Amino acid sequence: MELPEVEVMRRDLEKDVVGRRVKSVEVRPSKNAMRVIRRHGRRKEFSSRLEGRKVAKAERKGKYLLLTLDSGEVLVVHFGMSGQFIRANKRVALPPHTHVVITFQQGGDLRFVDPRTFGELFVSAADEIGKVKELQHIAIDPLEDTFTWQSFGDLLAQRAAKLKALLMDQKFVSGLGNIYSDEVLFAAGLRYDRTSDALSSQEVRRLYRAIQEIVQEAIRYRGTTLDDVAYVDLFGKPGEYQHELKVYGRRGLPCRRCRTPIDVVRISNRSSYFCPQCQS
DNA sequence: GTTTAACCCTGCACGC
DNA sequence: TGCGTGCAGGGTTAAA
Repeated sequence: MELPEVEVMRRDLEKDVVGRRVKSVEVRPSKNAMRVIRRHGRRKEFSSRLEGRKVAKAERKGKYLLLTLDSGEVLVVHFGMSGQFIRANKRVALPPHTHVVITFQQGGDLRFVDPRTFGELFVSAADEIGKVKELQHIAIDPLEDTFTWQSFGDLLAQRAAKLKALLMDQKFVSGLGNIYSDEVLFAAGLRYDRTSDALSSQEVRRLYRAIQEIVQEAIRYRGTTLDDVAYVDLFGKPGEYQHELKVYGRRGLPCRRCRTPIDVVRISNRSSYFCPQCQS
């Protein structure tokens, strides 16, 4: 799950979960459920900090979701590759790989489901949240006002790394993963292996605009749902951006702009899709 | 400083 | 049909 999917989830939670009070929390008996709450030694140490608390705020930092409680504590959520939140109720059977079930006083529940268990949930004390390492190093968010093309250009000039790796680096710019970084590079007309400090100011501008456009478009389409581990929104509904993808997953298919077959390379064990004609 | 490989998991598509 | 292999949108770490 990348920025657009996390943001869609955040908005859904803001509408449907913020304001509800937690009645009970069940961390499922499986070993993997403990893996998901790996920072807490015991199930109870996790659940008791949520029980009786009201969800006050739903925020996002990069690919992390922060649910602030009326106690001031924060439920930090990272979805990893296959994590998801699903709203349901006790009459609906728990799907496989459900690790945590949060039941609300007003009825209904919120389930954290994650087959690959790269996702994580943990509760942080109010005064500790600033010290959480993973959150501290998260770079500027493309949706923030402070993300300007000038500041972005400075950052690019300070590094000499390949664009694909840099776009995926959460310490450089937050929220982009493998799908959207490929889409951004296509929209900018830049190859994955271009070096960041060797871009013209026009190219910097194109890259900057592409990031904003792709992220905003993907949110508007409510995220990308591929058939692998399918992302769905809070209510189980898939996104629509997969129909808009220009390069990701389209190996050998004609480029939507120039008809040249889309090519793919492997960079540090991840696929990068690009159009050899449109990107240079 | 930058890049690579390996690792953490499960499930699915694919080829033999 | 069954089985092994590779691959999947996350991130970290050590080593080159």
